[in-house]
Amino acid sequence: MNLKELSNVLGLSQTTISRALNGYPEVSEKTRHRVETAARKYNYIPNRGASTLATGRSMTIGHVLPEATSHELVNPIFGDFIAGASEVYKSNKYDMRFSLVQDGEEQDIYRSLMRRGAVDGVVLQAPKVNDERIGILEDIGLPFVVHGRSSGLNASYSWVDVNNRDSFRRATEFLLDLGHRRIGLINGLDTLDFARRRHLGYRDALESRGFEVDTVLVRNAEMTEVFGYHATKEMLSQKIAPTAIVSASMITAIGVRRAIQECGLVVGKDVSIITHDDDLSYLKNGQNVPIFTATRSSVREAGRIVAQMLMDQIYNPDAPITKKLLEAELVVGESTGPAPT
Amino acid sequence: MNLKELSNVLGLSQTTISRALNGYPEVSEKTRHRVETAARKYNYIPNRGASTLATGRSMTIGHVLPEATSHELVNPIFGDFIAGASEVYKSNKYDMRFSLVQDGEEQDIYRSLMRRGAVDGVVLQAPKVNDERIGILEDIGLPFVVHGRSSGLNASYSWVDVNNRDSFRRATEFLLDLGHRRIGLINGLDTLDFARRRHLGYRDALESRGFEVDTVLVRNAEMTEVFGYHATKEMLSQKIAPTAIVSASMITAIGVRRAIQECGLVVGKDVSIITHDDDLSYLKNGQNVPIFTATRSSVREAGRIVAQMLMDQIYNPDAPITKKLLEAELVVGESTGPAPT
DNA sequence: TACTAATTTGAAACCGCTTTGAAAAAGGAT
DNA sequence: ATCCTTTTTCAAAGCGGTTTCAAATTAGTA
Repeated sequence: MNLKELSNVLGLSQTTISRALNGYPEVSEKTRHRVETAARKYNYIPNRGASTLATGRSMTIGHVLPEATSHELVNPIFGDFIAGASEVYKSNKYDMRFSLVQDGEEQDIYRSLMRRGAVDGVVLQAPKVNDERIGILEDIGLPFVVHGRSSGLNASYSWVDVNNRDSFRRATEFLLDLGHRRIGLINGLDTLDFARRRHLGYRDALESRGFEVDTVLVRNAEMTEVFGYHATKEMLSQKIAPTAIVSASMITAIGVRRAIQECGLVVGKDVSIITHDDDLSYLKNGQNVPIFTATRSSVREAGRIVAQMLMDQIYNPDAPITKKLLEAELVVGESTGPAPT
Repeated sequence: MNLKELSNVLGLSQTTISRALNGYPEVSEKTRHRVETAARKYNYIPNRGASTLATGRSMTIGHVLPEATSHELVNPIFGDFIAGASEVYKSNKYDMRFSLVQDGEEQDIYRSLMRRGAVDGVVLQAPKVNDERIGILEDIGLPFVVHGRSSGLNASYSWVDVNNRDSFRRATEFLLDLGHRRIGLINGLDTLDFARRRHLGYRDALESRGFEVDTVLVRNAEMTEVFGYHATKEMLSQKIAPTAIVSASMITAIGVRRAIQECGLVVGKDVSIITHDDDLSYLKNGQNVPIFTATRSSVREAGRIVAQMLMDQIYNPDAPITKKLLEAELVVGESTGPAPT
């Protein structure tokens, strides 16, 4: 049943029906009620393509995520992030369109995803250092917000990011204060912007105390459990093993813990762990007492903020660019303790 | 730049341009080349809503996921599942549209998501026992494939599912063969169909050996790490504690392990663990030797199969309904051993 | 060269909705 | 009852593509 058919059935014009269903005031309540009843009865559902075409608004947001920052990994924070974002979309009657993109095919994907009218705005996730996608999006001229930032670009764009540098500086200082001197960093892929910033924070802390970064104690890879495990195993097998490890995600931290335990060492006593915690719904960092000492920042909340920022940008295209830096909270759990003597 | 403007620039009709760009044969190669060059030069991108309207095909698949099987949880397997699905979509030039749905608002979401023309098909995830969404989708008359099944419906619909009952029966038998007699089951929410089937498999194994299910040893909740931890803690504090635990996901199994270790017990010696393993990209079950003995089935592969099945159904609407039951593989790791005496 | 067949191109209808500008109906005041 | 407002309703023109059917061009043949 389409609009024309419904208008025949009701003996009303398409105009009136359209207005009645979209809440316009110039329709009498009696008519509106009659139309709504009939629409339900005949199961009339307006065609989306048609209204998009007519209004110019698609009521859709595009999300673009590199499928594989290197090859086959899906980001585990992804689910919670879009759950947060979609709360906001839903209350604005927006839907979301979603693309996994492989390295190198950005151009094509953006062209096809952004076929005019497909989306009203885009969220960019997992930005790399010097991320070329930002330039592409600016050229296309579509509203967009980045979850994270991209170092090395002088472009001005909207973003929401955690203060990664500062939180990793604080995390590292926390360990230094506990007397740790050899501190490992198990980080994400160093092409990713957040990993770069975290490394800087780690370095800041060490250097401000007069220590140097030992590159043997810094590892970059996709943040899997297995990576955390192997990196830790290797570090612990060195002549002078680290007494503490800073980890970039709960998932890797779990691998770190497994490696430590497998060496017969005790977490928080022989080796301390401090990790970033995205506060994932299925992987809470304990309940009352955190399992891991952590820098915590809810990625779900970040999703909400990004989405709201994008909605604002769509409703008010002339408003100035906004940026938001979230501070992570340092929560002390049971995975850290004084450096062993 | 739209089609009309481009046609003016080129001095060709819209018809010819449309044909040239969509690969129709009745256009000379010379013209096609001229059109393609100009399209690139003027950055012409066809409007999606318009082509959807004209062709009747949206080239979009809808994914609907209960945001909260109870309240706030995002499924951790979600990312890998859609990564698999989107591989298939991409090669078919399909996009995906995505909705998180809260309990009770199915009707509305489906009505709005499925506004005629919004999607050509739908994937239903995380079906419940007696899931009403299947009936709704059948009424709407849109192609759909279910990832999982829904017990209690006599409807015939396309689905792809793991043989949950059988794999949990085998897992439980494996433990029984090792001499375990008190075996706990830490399962997903019992409203979810897969959890129901897994419970049946667990029961099958026990009863076929003449044992009864002790309801104290069966827990259902959202599959978080914290749930695995608490459930295990509670079970281990009983007078006759279980010597083995069957877990429904890697994430809960990690919580189970944490609880066991915290009690000063050794996994695979004092208490065995066997878990289902969805083979998530960021949470591989070890590398060469599995960490956990597990029933393994790749959810990413399931995503591919579901998507392909849906594509087939869209291309060939009259083909008979297809169903596919995947068998999980039982991999033996280091988390199981003979029952302690 | 003339005529027919095959290849290219184009005009116009259509997809289903929104929205403008005009007309009809209803309500109020005198 | 008449005239002027205000409220409701409608016809028609887009929105930007695709596709049908006819026209124009080119190639092929006698």
